[in-house]
Amino acid sequence: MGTTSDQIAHPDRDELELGAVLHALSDPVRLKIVAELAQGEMEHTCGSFALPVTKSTCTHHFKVLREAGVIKQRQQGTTRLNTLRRSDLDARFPGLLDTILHAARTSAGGAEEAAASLTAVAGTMGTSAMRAA
Amino acid sequence: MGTTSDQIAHPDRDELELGAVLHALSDPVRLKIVAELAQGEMEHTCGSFALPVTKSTCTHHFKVLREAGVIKQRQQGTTRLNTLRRSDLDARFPGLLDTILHAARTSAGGAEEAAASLTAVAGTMGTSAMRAA
DNA sequence: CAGCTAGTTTGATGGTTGTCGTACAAAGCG
DNA sequence: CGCTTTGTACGACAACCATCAAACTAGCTG
Repeated sequence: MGTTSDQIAHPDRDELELGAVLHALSDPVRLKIVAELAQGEMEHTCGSFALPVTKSTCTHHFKVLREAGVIKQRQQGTTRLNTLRRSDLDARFPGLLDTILHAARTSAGGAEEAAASLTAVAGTMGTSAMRAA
Repeated sequence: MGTTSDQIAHPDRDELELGAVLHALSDPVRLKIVAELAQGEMEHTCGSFALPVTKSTCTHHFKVLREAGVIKQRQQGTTRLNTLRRSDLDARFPGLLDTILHAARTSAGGAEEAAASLTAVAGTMGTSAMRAA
């Protein structure tokens, strides 16, 4: 492992698999990560997410997302900066990310959100207004 | 159990969970089932699919799809008729099914389908966009 | 340098999943 | 009535997965 040029392994755009992406997004923790990553184009560190899991689990989830091609990870110092691979995803699976993100936004949380879901569907588009303060 | 009045259990429309749907669709066998089910609105028997698994596995996959709310199963004689719950899915997760189906169509099979993918993308877009009206 | 911070690696664990084979049940056909 | 067809139920099993704790690495900082 002496190679200092150790770039973290990311799948190529043509290598993206639908099954892997769907599986990556089927976990609530990972879906939350992606949802948070989707609002704003900036880079997020792993620690900037309020996830209900330990660091090791966090590492695992980010790895799954990265290997599925959903996110890109870039090392900077001790921190790892994560970005959504939106353009690659959109190029390969047009509309998939937005649709899932939208569905997650309108149906996340519990099961009694029917009313809120409806309003959200009708009113919210693209820009995220929900931010836990 | 043996109760003959056993209506097969299906989740209600408001009960559909995004994670469960994504997970159900993340398996290649199940994705193929759904894709085959999606072309034409008719009912398919379980045996009408050319699946590379045994009957028991088939039963399992159909059960997963049913419990995720993706398909509806109706008993008729010894056969079980399966239909896609397209309206329920569309109502709860607008565009999700079409987008995934489209992505599956353009990237399924092998890995060398770039040309077919391009044509399909150019031609069939439009249904998966968000509906504002 | 010592300590802190951010995150990985390893190993373990309990749960889930996809797969199968065999046994079973019900409907229909000879 | 028996046999075939269509599919389920029941274990069983290997693989995988999400999770954690503990040990570790590598930058940054006082």
